Amino acid sequence: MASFRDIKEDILARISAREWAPGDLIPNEAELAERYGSARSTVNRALRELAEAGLLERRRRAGTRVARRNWRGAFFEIPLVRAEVEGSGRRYGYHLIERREEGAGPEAAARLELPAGAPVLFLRCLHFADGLPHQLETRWINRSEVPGAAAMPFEAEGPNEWLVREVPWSSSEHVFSAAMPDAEERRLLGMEAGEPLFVLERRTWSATATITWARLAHPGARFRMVSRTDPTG
Amino acid sequence: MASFRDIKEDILARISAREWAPGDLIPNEAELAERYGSARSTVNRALRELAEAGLLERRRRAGTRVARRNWRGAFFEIPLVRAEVEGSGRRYGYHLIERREEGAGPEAAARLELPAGAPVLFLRCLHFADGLPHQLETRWINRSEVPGAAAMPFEAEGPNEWLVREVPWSSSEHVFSAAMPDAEERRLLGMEAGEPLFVLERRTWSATATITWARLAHPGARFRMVSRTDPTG
DNA sequence: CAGTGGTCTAGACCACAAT
DNA sequence: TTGTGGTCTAGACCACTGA
Repeated sequence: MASFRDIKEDILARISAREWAPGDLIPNEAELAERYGSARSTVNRALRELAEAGLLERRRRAGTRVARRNWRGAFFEIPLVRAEVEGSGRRYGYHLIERREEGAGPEAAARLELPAGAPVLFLRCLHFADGLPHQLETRWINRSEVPGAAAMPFEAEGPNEWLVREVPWSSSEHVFSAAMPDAEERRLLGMEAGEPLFVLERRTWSATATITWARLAHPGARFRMVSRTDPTG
Repeated sequence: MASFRDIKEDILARISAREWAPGDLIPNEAELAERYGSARSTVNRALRELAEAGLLERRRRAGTRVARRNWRGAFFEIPLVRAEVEGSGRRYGYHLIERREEGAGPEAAARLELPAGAPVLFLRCLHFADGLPHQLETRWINRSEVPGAAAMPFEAEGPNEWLVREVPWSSSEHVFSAAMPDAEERRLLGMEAGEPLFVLERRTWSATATITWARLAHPGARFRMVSRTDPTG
C-alpha cells in the first residue's frame, strides 16, 4: 500500500528521470491506483498536489500531463524575460554577447558549488523591451548536469527559456538586491549616470547537483517587479 | 450539504468578522462536520487547505486555532523586519520619526485608493540592526478600516508588527525596485554617496478596502533578500 | 457519448501530544 | 490515557470536454 507521499515521490522520480517527459500523458487515476495498490482518492490527492505545485496539468477527459513549465507562483515567472516583456505589450528582443565553454574559475566554482576546473558554459546576453535594453544576463551552466547545452548556440534563443523548457529542476534560490552598475554594465544597458541596478540572482538545483547560476540585472529606473497574493484563494 | 469550498468560505468569513479571532480554538472536525452536514473528510480538506495557506494552525490533540500571523511563504515574512534582523543573530532596534493623523493628501489617496481627505494615519520610522539603520519605513494606514490604530502611539513597537498581529488581511501586493535615495533618506539611513536603495512597497487589503500602504527602503550595500523554493516539497 | 478528473461519504485505523 | 488531527478505503455520483 502506497501513501499519497510515496506516490508523489515516485511520480516525481519518473519525471526527473524523464521516463515521463514534459507534455507526456501519464496513466489515469484508476490505472495508477491499481499499480500502486491504493484507492483512487489517494492517487487523486497525490496528483492534485503535484498539479497545484505546477508539475502536472490536469483536465477532465483529457487526462494528466507533465507540465511544460515546471515552476510555480507569480514570483518565479518573472525571470522568464520574454513572457514578462510580451505580457506588458512590448516587443521582445534578444542578443547573445558572449559564449565560452571553459573550466570553472573560482567564481563559477563557488556559484555552482563545483570543483575548480569542472566543465561549465559561460553566457552573457541582453534582453530588450521595445528596442531598449531591459535585462543583462550573466550565467554559468553546469555542463556535466546539462550535457545538451553544449550543442546549443544560444544565438536566437536565450538560455533561460531553453533551460526552463528542457531541464527539470527541483529547487531554486532567488536573491534580490540593489547595486550600482560598473562602466560596462552602464554602457550595455544604456543607463544614465547615477542610476541603480535591480539585481536578481537565481540558482537552480536538480535532485543531485547545481544546474545553473544566473545574474539578471535591470536598469532601476525602468524596472519594477510586482507580485500579488491572495492567500485565501 | 456543504462542499469543502463552502466550508472554507464560511470559516474565512468568521475569521474576517472576528467571530474567531487570532489564537482562538475553533471547533474540532467532528463538530464542524455535524454543523455543516458534511463528512469529516470534507471538513478536513477545507481546514487542511486553510492551514496550508497559513490561516489556521493545526496540531493533533491540541485542535485547530486561527493563526496569529496570517501570511504565507518566505517572501512575505521579509517585511517583518524584527524577525529578519533577529533571525540573523543581530540586535533589533526601532525608532519612530513621525506620526500624523490627517486627511488623505493626493499621494495617500492614490496609494490607499481612498477619496482625498479621508482619515489616514501617516507614520515614518527607522529600524536598526546592531545599531545601524537597516530600514526606513514610510506608511499610511486607512483609519476607517483600522480604527484601533488611532489609539496606538507606535513609539515602542512598529506599525508593521502591530498590524500583522491585530488586523486580518485577505490579499496583498508587493513591488520591488531599486532607486537612489534623496538627501534625507541618505542621512537617515547613514548611506554612502552613490549607494542605491532596495525598495519594497507593500499594499494590503481586507475583504472590503485597502488597509495600509508601506514603502520599506533598505541601504543597497547592506541588504539582500533571499528566497528558497522547493516546489516538489 | 463516454472517459476522465473532481468531489463527497461513512467508516476505519493510526500518530501524536496534552494531561 | 485519550482526544485530536492525518490518512486511507471502497464506493458513488457528477462535471466537464474531447472524440
